[in-house]
Amino acid sequence: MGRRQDLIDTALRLFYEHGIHAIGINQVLQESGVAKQTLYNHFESKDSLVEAAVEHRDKLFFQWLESRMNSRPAGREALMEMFDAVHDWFNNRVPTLHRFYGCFFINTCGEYSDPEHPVHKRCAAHKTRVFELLKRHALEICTSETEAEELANALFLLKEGAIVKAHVEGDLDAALKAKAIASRMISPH
Amino acid sequence: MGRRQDLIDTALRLFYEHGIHAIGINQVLQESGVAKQTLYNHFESKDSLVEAAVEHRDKLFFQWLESRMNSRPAGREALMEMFDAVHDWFNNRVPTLHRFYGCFFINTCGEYSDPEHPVHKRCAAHKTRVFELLKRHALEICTSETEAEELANALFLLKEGAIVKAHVEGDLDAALKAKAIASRMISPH
DNA sequence: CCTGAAGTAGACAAGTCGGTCTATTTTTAA
DNA sequence: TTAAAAATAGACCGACTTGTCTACTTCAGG
Repeated sequence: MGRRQDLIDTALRLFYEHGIHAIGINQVLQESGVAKQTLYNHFESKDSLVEAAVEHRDKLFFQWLESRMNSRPAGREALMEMFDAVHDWFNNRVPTLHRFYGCFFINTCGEYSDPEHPVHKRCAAHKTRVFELLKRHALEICTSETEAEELANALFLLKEGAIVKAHVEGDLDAALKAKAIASRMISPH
Repeated sequence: MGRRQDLIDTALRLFYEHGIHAIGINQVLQESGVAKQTLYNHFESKDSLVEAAVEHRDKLFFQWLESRMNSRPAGREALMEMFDAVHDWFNNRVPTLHRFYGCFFINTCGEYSDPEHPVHKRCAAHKTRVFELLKRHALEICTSETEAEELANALFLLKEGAIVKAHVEGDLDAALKAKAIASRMISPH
């Protein structure tokens, strides 16, 4: 597996559960069983490890979501599948993503508020990537670019809102409620 | 004003901008010009100051939002006003709420993931309070309790989504886009 | 004027922070 | 087999963490 990846995995798990500033480098080392010097051979600072963890989470999450959506026909069905996917995530049925503690990127931006900070930028890039994924599927069922953009935006907001509601209020059905709203928006009766 | 409130104001400002675990008690003391012993006369620990800060932000934010919505006729117009209000917030036109760094309660739950932690609970209570405010207005324009609940929920998700998009991606028009979607949902054409 | 409460400055404690360094052992490849 | 590379344990650094303690000052009310 490699020590570098051990460090990233452990750091991500701890950062995600407790927040980044609450976790010290020594705790990452202890729980990963890696020596301190080894960490500083692979990363030049804690911040650099943080960046790697965010990048890893981006890959992890995006690939999971994309493959879930690709398991259904492009367009409406794939977009609906997104809500089922995050519903599984909220209810801890996706081991790859660890236990659900809200969105790691939202949480991280709460600790790195400066939009010019590299960590914040990576979080923003992740969200933009997910948005583009939605838009790609929205284009399948919309008659214009702007209409697809608007639909993707609506679904995106519903999804982000559901993540927040699930985490802050502990509403484990938030994704299903969001799906019901989205469903009405896509196929107007 | 009172030293206690000075401490809460300063702590809230710093916590909101940088996150709670990134701010030390000494920085709060220095920027508020209060002596350390005075802090520990009013609060038994940092955590207790954190709770007070969250509680203060709850009052500050809720009273502001409620008064903005009350400035318009109950029901549809008040609900639309909510989006204009948060739009002003995103664009730093509400000095009371400080510069916009996302939602303090969402950010704070990112640092206190345990739903049983008193700080997390207070954040959840805030969100629930806002939801009830929306529901009260939704009842004005809905024909049933469940319909109102669903409308309030949809508007709530859109609002939370907009907060996230505005903060993480720096989309300063997120509130207006959410409003447009909400508008279509309230008065179906 | 005096007393008591409230606030101040700052030393101090015990521990943690990110990070460097050394010395040793393990692993890998030629 | 041997030499280089990688990883190890752990001491060490200065700065910072929350929180306590002491001694001094400010201020308000009777």
